[in-house]
Amino acid sequence: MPMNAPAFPLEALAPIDARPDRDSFTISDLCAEFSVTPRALRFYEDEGLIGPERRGTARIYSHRDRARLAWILRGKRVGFSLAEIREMIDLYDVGDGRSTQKQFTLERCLERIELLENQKRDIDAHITELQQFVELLKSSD
Amino acid sequence: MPMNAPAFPLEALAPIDARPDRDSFTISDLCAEFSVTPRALRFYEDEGLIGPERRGTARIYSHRDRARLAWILRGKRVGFSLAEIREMIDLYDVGDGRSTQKQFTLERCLERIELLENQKRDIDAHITELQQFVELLKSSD
DNA sequence: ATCGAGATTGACGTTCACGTAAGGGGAAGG
DNA sequence: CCTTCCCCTTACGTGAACGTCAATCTCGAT
Repeated sequence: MPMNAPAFPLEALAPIDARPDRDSFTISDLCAEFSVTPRALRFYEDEGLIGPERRGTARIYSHRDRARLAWILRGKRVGFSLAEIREMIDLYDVGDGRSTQKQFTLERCLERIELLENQKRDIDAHITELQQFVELLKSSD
Repeated sequence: MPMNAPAFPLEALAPIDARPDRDSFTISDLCAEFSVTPRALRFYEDEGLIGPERRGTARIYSHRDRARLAWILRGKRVGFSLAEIREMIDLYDVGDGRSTQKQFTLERCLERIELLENQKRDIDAHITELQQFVELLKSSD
């Protein structure tokens, strides 16, 4: 959230609907849908987070690319850096690896889950604190 | 979260225990307790997030300062920028303001609460997705 | 008196996640 | 053919949040 942070950078994102109407998406399609800039998508590509096909030089995003983008953005919203997100993507991609690799992947996943649950606790604490303050404001008329 | 992000930047932080043994804290006391650097604390001070007393030139942190620091750090962990955190601190500090001000503050608080609840939804989605992947890993022996 | 540990203030450097020109290609419409 | 529009790449700039020296200062202990 650093960067050019607006007052309220996070918005609700529906669990992503399928869009069977379309077969592929342009960069501006996805930019419009997810409220990101082309620059951001190209940056994610440079960082190895996503790899759309090309028609000539133009990027063509598949449904899978679109879903992955949604996943990336949600990862960002819950506070992961792009490096961390790529790492997680890589974990997913070694699903066919050796057993020791799989064990490693599994442990990382469990760590992440614990991390996220700690974060939920932080958020709950913040929420209750804000709610108490709201009550205080309401009562002091 | 940016900056020199380690693999797992977030750690559980107990709801902060009172520490009635101490009467005040030095900068390195708080640094050790909260795992931050002196540079960070001085930076927060430059940004107006905290304002400890001085004994000569040295900073003396009170219990209130310590609690505020804990609050700041939790704010960071849930994804707020320092500017946003300071804004919230300012909101708390105008509890004696006029009615219109109070109304404004109240709306901002409610917005923030909604924001945090959206974030909780994102986190839940992420968790369930990771758990599904864990199950997949476990089952593919 | 001095010595080292820990405090201070600048001031410049760094990383992340893009923003922002600057310049150019290709298709479509008038 | 020229303009418009959308796409591309290259490259330098930027804001947030510190890191990292460097040069003091100060205070308790030897």
